[in-house]
This record gives sequence, structure tokens and C-alpha cells, in this order.
Amino acid sequence: MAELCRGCQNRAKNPVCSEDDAINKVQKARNVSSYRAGQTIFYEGGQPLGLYIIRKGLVKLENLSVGGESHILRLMGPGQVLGYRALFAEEPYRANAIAVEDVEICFIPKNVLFDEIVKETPKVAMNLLRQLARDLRLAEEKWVIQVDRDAAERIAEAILFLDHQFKGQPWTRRQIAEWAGTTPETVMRTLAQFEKNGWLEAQGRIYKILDQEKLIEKSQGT
Amino acid sequence: MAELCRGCQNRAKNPVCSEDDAINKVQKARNVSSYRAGQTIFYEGGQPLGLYIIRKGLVKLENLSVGGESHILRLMGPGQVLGYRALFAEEPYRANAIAVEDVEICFIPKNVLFDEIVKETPKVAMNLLRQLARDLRLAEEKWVIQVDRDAAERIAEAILFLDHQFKGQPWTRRQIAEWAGTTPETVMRTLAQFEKNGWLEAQGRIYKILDQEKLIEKSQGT
DNA sequence: CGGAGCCTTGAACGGTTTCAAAAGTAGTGG
DNA sequence: CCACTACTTTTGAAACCGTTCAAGGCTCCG
Repeated sequence: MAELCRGCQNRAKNPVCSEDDAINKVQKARNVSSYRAGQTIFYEGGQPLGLYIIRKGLVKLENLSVGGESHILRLMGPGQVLGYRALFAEEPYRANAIAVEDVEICFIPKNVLFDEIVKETPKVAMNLLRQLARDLRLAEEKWVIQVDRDAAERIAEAILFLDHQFKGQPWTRRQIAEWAGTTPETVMRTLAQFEKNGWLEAQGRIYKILDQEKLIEKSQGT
Repeated sequence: MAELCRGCQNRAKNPVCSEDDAINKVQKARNVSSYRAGQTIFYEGGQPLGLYIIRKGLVKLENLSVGGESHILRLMGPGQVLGYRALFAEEPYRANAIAVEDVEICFIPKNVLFDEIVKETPKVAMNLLRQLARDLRLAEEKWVIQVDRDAAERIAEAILFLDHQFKGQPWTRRQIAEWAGTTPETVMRTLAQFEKNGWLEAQGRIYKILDQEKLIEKSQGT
């Protein structure tokens, strides 16, 4: 049995649960469920029925192009919300949400969220606006980086981001490539170079940053 | 003297003014001003003091990279809002807003918008959430397109977008390049090719689409 | 034990950028 | 109104970065 929302250690990180005025309504309406690593939480094309809040584990939002290549749009960990973009845009999902590890998730149905929580708690609305506005900055930054940084610079950026947001998490070369907008081969060669420079150390799929300064310098175009 | 907000033909297109419950507050608080083509409305690094609504003309949001290259992040026309991302993110502006043509703009101060409009009119909050969520989709799509379409495909996409959103507007090769994430030379050569194919016709800086089907096909990677 | 997917390296190809140069165009200020 | 300046348009040629293809060995899971 899941504990009460009030005691949840993820409350503070989250635009909905963090407000005392809303927490009782969340408690009543929420629905907890689990997914194993690799399982899909929602599919591209599906209609959003509510909002997900990650309680434990890591989720990736992946977009499949016509050629079959996969791109990672966003990564979310404990305390972060999921599935809100399509919900508020009143559009179908445009990406697959896939559990990278075993995951536990709270679900809040759309009508409760809209009619009881957002409408009656302006602070939640402001929090969600802040969240979307910051995601928009990140997405626009990602495009600019894709346009005028070369592959090595983007990979340095990716390593720094992944280490900062999800420290100690293992990543395959392919996942890093799907995040950085390049190929696994290029990630391979570039990371080997970074290791030779003494900027980081790879233990299997876990990377340890040895010289953050140099990586930041590289990521910003020398 | 500016006419009353109720009679403004841009009301419907706009997340704030479209709601009857809010329009009187907007009318009282707004401030109309004008900018000549080429003038800057706000600067990267500045603190947002409120929200802009474009009444007339075209505005570009441009990001300058360290190398001095300029990238167009967003383009806004009459009825669209401007400066809301930084405002709701509680961050400084991350781009310059520059008038592409002569422009007239309504300004609504932050405190009125937050305390009197958004807080008291949940529909405005929902409209703004929808707007941001859709911008986020566009930004993420733009990144994916940048990653796995080649330059010609991106330029086809750009021409279709610009024609759809801002029909009859003149564009320099450089502006198209800054939108499509490539160089003016590549835009030049590609558009010449499109003309030779009979897909479009250039009259100076204004482009007329002759074969939309073929351009759509090209933009999606043949 | 078998297979799927990942890691790793090499070599070649090709699309885009970069550099350069000349002509056209638009806007500014005297 | 003209001249000057700055920017755009246009085309050519060369260099280069990163992808693509290929092949071997690896690990992990069923």
C-alpha cells in the first residue's frame, strides 16, 4: 500500500503536489502503478487522459522518425511530471514514454486536475506554467546547440547534462547518441578521445567526470 | 488614440484578450507602443516586466551564438503573444526580440497579469498553458527535423512553414537560413533547384508556392 | 548455449560548410 | 538627388566533418 501524499519525499520537486491547497485532492484522485524496465507507459498517437508523476525510476520520451531512428526528447526522474505537454496542448501524444528502469508512477485523471486542482489553485497553474516555460527554453537551447556545435561539442554537453541530472546512471552509446543527435559510432570515438585527454573515466556504462572545466570548455565550442 | 480592446480584431487569436472575463482588466492596464523595422523590443539578458501582445507587424526572436551567428527561434505576428516564456519561467530573456517590420504592441505589466488576470481567470491560465505546450511541441519537432533531415528537406519545411504562417512576407536568404538551421549559400542553391523543378517561383524576396504536394513530400524525406 | 544487441575499429563516401569574388540592391546622410 | 556604404545575391571550387557500411568480439539474458 502506498503511503500518504503528505509524507512523499518527492512533493517539493513537483508543480502539483508541492501546494498544500491541492494535496488532499491529489491524494483522493491519484492512482499508483508500476512498470518494468523497457515497458511503455504511453504511446505516440494516444489521447492523454491525465497527468503522470514519477515516484521512482527513470523515464525517457522517445520520438521515432520515418527512417526508424529513435531520438530522446526528454528524460524524467523521481518527482518530475510526465505527459503534461500533450494534455495541456489538447493534442495526442507525440512521443513514446518508456521506462528506462523499473518505475513507479502516480496518475491524476484529467478532469480532477483541470476542474478541481488547476482551476481552484492558481499556484498550481503558475507552477505548471513555469515548468512548461523552462522545458521550452531547454528545447530551444537544444536546437541551437544542434545547429552550431559540432558532434564532439554536443557529446560533451550531453555527458555534462546526463551527469548533472541523473548522476551515476548507466547509459549506452546509443542512448547518448539519441540524446546528443548523432550516431553511436561518433559517440564511441569521441568518448574514447575524452578519456585519452583525461577528462572522464568509463566504468562499463557509467561515466565519471574527471575534468569538468575542460568538458564545459569543449561543450561551448573551445 | 488606440481603440477599445473589445473592438480589437486580434482578440480571438490571443490567450489573454480572448476571454470576456479578463478584457476590462486588460483594457485598463495595457500600454500601446510602436517600433520601427529593425528596432529591438527586448534584449537577451533583460528581466521581463510583463507580457507583449502584437497588434500589427512581425517580430522575430533571435538567438546569437558565441561565434556571432544568429538563429531565429520563433516568429510572431498580429494577435500573438511575446515575452511570455521568460516571464513564466521567472528567468531573464534568452533571446532578442526584433521588429522585422514596423510594429505596434500592447504591453501588460507583470503584476496585473499575475494577480488580477491569471489568478482570477482560470481560463486565461489554461489558454497560456495550451500556448506554451504547443510551442514546446514545435520546438521539439524543430530539433528532430534538424537531427534527421538533410538541408534541402529542412529548407522545404521552412518555406512551407513561412508561407503558411506569414503568407506574402518577404524573406532574405539569410533569414530563411537562420530559421532552417543552415547557411545562406545552401538556401540559395536549394531554392534555385526548387525553382528549376517548378515547385516554387521567386519574385524578388517573395516566394510563391507552385507545387505544395511535391514540397511536402520533399520536406518529409522523400 | 544461442542469439540479440552493444562495443569497437577501419575505411570510404558524400553532403555542407567554408572561402572567395563579382554584381546587384537598398538605405543613409550630405 | 546622388554618392557612399553595407548587405544581399549568386556561382564556383575545395576542404572537411560525420555518417554509413562492414566486420569482429563482447556481454547479458532467455
